[in-house]
Amino acid sequence: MDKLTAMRAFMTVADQGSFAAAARQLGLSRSQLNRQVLWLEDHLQVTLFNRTTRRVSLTHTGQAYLENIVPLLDNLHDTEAHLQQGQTGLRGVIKVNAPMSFGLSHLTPAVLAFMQQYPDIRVQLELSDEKRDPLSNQFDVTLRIGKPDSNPALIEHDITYTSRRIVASPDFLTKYGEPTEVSQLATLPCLQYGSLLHGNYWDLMHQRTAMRVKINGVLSSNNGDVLKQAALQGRGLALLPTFIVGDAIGQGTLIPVLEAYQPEKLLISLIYPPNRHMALRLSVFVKFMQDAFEDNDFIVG
Amino acid sequence: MDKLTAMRAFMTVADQGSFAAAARQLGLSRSQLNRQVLWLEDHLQVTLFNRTTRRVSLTHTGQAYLENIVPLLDNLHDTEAHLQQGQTGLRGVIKVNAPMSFGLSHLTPAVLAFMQQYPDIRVQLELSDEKRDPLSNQFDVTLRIGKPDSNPALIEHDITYTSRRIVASPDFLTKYGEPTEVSQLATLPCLQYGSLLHGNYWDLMHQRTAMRVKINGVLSSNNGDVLKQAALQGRGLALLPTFIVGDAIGQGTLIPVLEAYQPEKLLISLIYPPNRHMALRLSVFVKFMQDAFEDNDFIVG
DNA sequence: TTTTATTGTTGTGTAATATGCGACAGTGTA
DNA sequence: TACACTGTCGCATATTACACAACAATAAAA
Repeated sequence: MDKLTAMRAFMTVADQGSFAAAARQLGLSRSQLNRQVLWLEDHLQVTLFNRTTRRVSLTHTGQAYLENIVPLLDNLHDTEAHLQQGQTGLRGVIKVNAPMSFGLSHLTPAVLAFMQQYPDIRVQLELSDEKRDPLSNQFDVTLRIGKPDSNPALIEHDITYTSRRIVASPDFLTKYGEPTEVSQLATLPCLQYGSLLHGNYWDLMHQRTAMRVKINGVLSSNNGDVLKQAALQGRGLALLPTFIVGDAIGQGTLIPVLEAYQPEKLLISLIYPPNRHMALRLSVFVKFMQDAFEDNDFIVG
Repeated sequence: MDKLTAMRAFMTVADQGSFAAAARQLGLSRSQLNRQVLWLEDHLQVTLFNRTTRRVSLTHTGQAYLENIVPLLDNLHDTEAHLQQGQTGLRGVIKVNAPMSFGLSHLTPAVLAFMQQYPDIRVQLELSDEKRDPLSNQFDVTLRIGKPDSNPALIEHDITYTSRRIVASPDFLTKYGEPTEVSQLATLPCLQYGSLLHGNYWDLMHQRTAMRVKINGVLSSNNGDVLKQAALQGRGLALLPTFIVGDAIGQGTLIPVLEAYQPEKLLISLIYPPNRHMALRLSVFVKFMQDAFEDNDFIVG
């Protein structure tokens, strides 16, 4: 027996002062209503109503019970309503996880625009370069750059891509001359993403075929902005995604070279748990981000 | 589906962090537990858990829901526990209805003694001479003097009786002489209970046969104490129950006369609705009152 | 006073559903 | 790689919720 149903039955009977009237109001038979209240009384080991065949009135105990549960059920109803509003309405919280560089430079302005359009949706943006488990950390969406380790338990939604370029400062090119062959990378100073331990090479594409090119790595970092600053100071050639160096390329402070040898584009995607009931604010967020990054390769100017 | 069951299922899964562990704790199968949580999610149109086949973690929404319903269910549990304690324990409220005279003179001291013995039981004593409906006014017990209109919907518990006497003050008897025959009542001034309109006679018993005797009613009242005061002042003969004039008889300020002609004794009884689950404090109260009034006819001294 | 309609309650048959079992694919561990 | 264990789903069955009808009690109407 559903206790909440029984409690609702009890409340309407108390309100109407009659089983028959309550049954009509609730749209079920008198017998069932009677049984529900009887079950409740048996369950509580308490008599809730004084019954005549003609009139029912609350017991002293019943009165106390009623006064206790009415605000309780109201609270429950409010909670659920609030929950559903957060689900179907454009309000609530979205917890986002994204890498540091991309988050600061590109995601933040997009999020600010999003918040302007949907003022009742709050965004909780956590930037970190460590890969976190999107499930156990209760993130609603996680932004990943490059193919993630495909997890079948997660939905992956590609929103845009970033290409990567080999760039150098004008000073550098004046000093060393613009390289024309990839073999020159083995001697020219190169700024490398990741650890030096993981190999001294770049994976490039030339005429749709992949190739691994030896480089002369002089500085490595797991942060692209570090390499960008080094490249701006003319310290070497850097292979960086356009979302980091796009603005510098647009302003001419960094010059792309060896454009026939570009590495694979990196997909930028949002991943999130497959929710049977997806909150509206989430799909709106995903759609908004897809539109915001629509097919510009972060090359500004 | 019982929503409360589903909520409890949800809570244990959230607590244990696993469906299987929660199933073991609740003592039912994983499938059913899964279905209950699924039903709850469908009902709320919300995803509560992020599931891997190996690990479950609360959704952002699920966390909010959990935080909302935990205190709610606690409150419900407390309410029911409190209710049951009031049912099985010696605490709570007893609402009593009794006639004015008897209530003031005899019930009140008994109730005070009762409260001393059961300090956690509160008594709400309403005195009134209008006959009230014991059901619709939420009285737990009603004290009635004389055979009530037997109502099959009510339980009647006789606790004692009161006999009635014809009394007069010594002054009166000195002035008019002590009557020896009931026929004298037709001329001597009589103080009558009830309305004069309802007949100018008393119903008496003589050698186990009922007889109706004509009287000379000079004052009538629906309050016995009024008649008692009049009798004390020597205004006439009064037919009054011993619970009103018992003390005066004991002190000798009122003298019973015509003792061979006594009216029927009046039963004093407690009536209350037939509760399928009778509160312990109620049966204790009834028992206490029965002991308190045990077989003394209110004649003091 | 009798009549009548309505009440709360109880038995009965049926439709709905709650539960356990077994199987499956996925997943962390040895 | 093997293995134990997880969450989920289909299936059979036991349980239960529900409406209908019948009953005695009762308040209002005639």
